[in-house]
Amino acid sequence: MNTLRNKVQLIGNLGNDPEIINLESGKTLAKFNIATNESYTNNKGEKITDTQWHNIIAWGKTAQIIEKYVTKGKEVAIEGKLTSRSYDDKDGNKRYITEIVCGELLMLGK
Amino acid sequence: MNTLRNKVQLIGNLGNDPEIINLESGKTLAKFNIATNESYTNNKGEKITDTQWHNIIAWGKTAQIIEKYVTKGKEVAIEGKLTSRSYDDKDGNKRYITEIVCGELLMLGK
Amino acid sequence: MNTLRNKVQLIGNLGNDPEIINLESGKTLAKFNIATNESYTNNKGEKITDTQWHNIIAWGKTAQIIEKYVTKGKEVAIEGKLTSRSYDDKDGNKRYITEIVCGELLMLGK
Amino acid sequence: MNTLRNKVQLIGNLGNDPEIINLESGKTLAKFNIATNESYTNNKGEKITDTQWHNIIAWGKTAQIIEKYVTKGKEVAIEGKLTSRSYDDKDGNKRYITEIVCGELLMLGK
DNA sequence: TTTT
DNA sequence: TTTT
Repeated sequence: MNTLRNKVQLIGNLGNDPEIINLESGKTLAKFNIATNESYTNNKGEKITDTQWHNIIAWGKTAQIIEKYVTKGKEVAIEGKLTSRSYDDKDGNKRYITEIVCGELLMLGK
Repeated sequence: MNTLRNKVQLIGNLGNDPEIINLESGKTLAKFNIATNESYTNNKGEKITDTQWHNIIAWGKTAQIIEKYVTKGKEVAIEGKLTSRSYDDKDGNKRYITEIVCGELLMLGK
Repeated sequence: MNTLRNKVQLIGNLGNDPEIINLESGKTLAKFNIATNESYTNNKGEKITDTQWHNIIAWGKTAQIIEKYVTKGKEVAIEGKLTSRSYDDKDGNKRYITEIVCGELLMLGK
Repeated sequence: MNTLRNKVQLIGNLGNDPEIINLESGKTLAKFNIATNESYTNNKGEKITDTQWHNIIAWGKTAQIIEKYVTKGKEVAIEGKLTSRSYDDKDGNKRYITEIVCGELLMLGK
């Protein structure tokens, strides 16, 4: 995966166990989300924690590594590409979703 | 801006002139979007171009540099953080938007 | 520190306790090294571990955080700039050294 | 090339035409260097330009793209790994060299 | 809505 | 040795 033009790097913890989907085509897809936490002190001297949640998907070999080793709560570093797509929900409304297609994953913290 | 846990890097072209908003607080906000283009040959031998559009916002000093130097069509490299937030649209529906808060920007290609 | 043109990112373990130098100017300097380990299987089916050692220096606030929290063996993520400089050794020979000037550091693995 | 633990990203200009070496093994090797320029105003109000030179090598497919398209003076973005190795010079002295093994390259600025 |  |  060439990510020189479009690269996302996250270090955070999984919010759920990965969902593994074996497609009819024989491909494996993994889906999970990651929280990135940032702490800072605002201008009133209060300590603020800002948590961002990110939707991650992975294909093929990366998905298989995720299936084997990655579980809820684990700290990981991931790298991938930022993608957006639209779909129609069950009421026929157009919905947009942003996902990170993960090309590399690293387990942290032993 | 500390981006070790949450970092986005994009190299692409602006799709519009930046919108500059001078807030009552005295802060400056810049908004624009960037296309990242990826070309590849699919398994039928067809050449495919996949274009992703990204919403960018920048604050303060970065916004002022953007106001001065950055215009529609320019190629730039940016670095920032991936953020999502929700808002209520005019029909009262909850909407979600993903934006990149840009902390660094580099003009490319003269 | 603007690193859009010159950026190094390492995730690895410290090989030594940081050396802290308080300069006459009042500035603090921290020096240490980091090992990055990569494992792979070569074309003879042998498992190879390649370890690279990197010289890291940090200034000011980053150096003070290092002094407080970072010790030998810890796993860290760092970001900085790649720099090279020459100096004359005690025999009068010109020597070259490559260092990473660390601008951000993150403790990993709890 | 997995670069999550050891990643260098540079945006700069080539100082020379790439040297292309076709090894007996059939592999292609490309060697060149890149300047990264940083301008800033020091605390005496003087404008300083700091130029860092980086040794780049690339193998295989990346080397072939470099051979075809990349020449002295061009602006490129590259990503790779930071490596150091030693060798004995013609006087029998141990010398150290730091190189970036380039895994991805992008031509910038048309 | 950009660019090559 | 590049470039702006």
